[in-house]
Amino acid sequence: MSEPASSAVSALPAADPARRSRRPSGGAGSLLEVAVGEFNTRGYDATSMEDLSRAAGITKSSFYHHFAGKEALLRAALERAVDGLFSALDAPAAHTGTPAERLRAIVRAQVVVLMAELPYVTLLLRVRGNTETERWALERRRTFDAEVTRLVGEAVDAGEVRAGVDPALAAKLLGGLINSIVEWYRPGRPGTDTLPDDVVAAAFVGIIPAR
Amino acid sequence: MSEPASSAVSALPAADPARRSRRPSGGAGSLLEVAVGEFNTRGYDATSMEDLSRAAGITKSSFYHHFAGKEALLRAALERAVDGLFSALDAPAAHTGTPAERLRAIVRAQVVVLMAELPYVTLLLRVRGNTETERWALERRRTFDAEVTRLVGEAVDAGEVRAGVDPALAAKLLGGLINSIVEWYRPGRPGTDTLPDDVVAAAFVGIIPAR
DNA sequence: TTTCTGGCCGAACGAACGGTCGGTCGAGGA
DNA sequence: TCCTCGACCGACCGTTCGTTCGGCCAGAAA
Repeated sequence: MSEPASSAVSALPAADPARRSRRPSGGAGSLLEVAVGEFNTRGYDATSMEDLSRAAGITKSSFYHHFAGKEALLRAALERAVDGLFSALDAPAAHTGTPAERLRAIVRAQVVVLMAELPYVTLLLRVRGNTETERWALERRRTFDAEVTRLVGEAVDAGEVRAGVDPALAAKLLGGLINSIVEWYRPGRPGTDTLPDDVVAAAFVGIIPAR
Repeated sequence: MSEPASSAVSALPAADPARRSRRPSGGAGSLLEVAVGEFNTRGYDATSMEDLSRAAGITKSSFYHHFAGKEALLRAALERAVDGLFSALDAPAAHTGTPAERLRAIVRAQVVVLMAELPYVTLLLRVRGNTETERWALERRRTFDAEVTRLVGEAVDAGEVRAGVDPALAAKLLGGLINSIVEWYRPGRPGTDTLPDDVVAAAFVGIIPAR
């Protein structure tokens, strides 16, 4: 029973072919989904394990059968968000064309990931660094942001951008613009399909461009 | 566990014989400042009253001499932030000129307030709505955002803005751009004095405007 | 059938929480 | 000198926290 606590819990929601476990809870993946939802509405620290188990329809102790603890839950969620974020950098379009074209592609991809993985990215953007897990997530975010900053610098150096743009400032404002979407975007609302391109336009020609 | 007061242990007075001279904590205002700082680094829920009193240099019970409780502390901080925010709407420049000019003035003023009241605004932007106090703050923010949305709509109707701009979306992105400043801005760093105008430019001509 | 096992549960643990209480202390006014 | 009063403190309260433990139960394996 005593698991080595060194390694975090289950890495991924493993593919589960035609398995028939007719049990109430839908497995670790579904529990994670429920937990992240609660974390996002109440905040991580304000959410108790009892809140989580109530939302999942099982008892507190049952929750510990699937996850080593509250922080393991957070870790699993943050890993998913970080993986999604970095996948925006790995896309082919992020490596072809001029710096400005690549930047456009990355901005767009980041918005798409944010929309697809909304709850997980939301959680990631709210970590404060209280635990080792949170500090790890913060450090991954910094790495991502540094990459974007580097690309903005390339676009400036290539003369593709209006003079006087500070790459560090532009990257921060760009990140802020994109990340703020989690505060109001909800799937299925009108305007969802055009949002990525709208954000790209806002970043490159302005949120409120003059006529 | 009742210990007789006449116990011969008497390790009590030896600790602070000469210390007992005028130990000011700086008053309620200074305590609020300290508390908001702790709230922002750790998060409100993750900050205990003992954390606060340790940071302030007094005991937990002394803290209750100045504030009714943890939530009263939060309330005082949020009121200061909300007052600052709305002062950006009350400035004379927010009521003169075309809609786009007024919008420019408000954006700029909002950035100035955010920089001046950084810790308080930071706290306001992280409120989740767990208590009545937090819900009040959320509602004030919504009122403010609605006002900005209305003004963007006016600018669009006046034909001052490129066609195809959705006022609701623009207002949300605008707010996101401005509010994200609290994530990285720290007073006294280079670029501080040009930041308000840089943000205005980013909103109206783009964060990464083409050459 | 019996055994094993994964999912689940009720009860309880020690620790930490926000908050209360009955005071002590020192400066200032009468 | 005595008294008041605001700032401060140590000890403690009841509650809730994350976590643990022993055991129940149904289906798969033997």
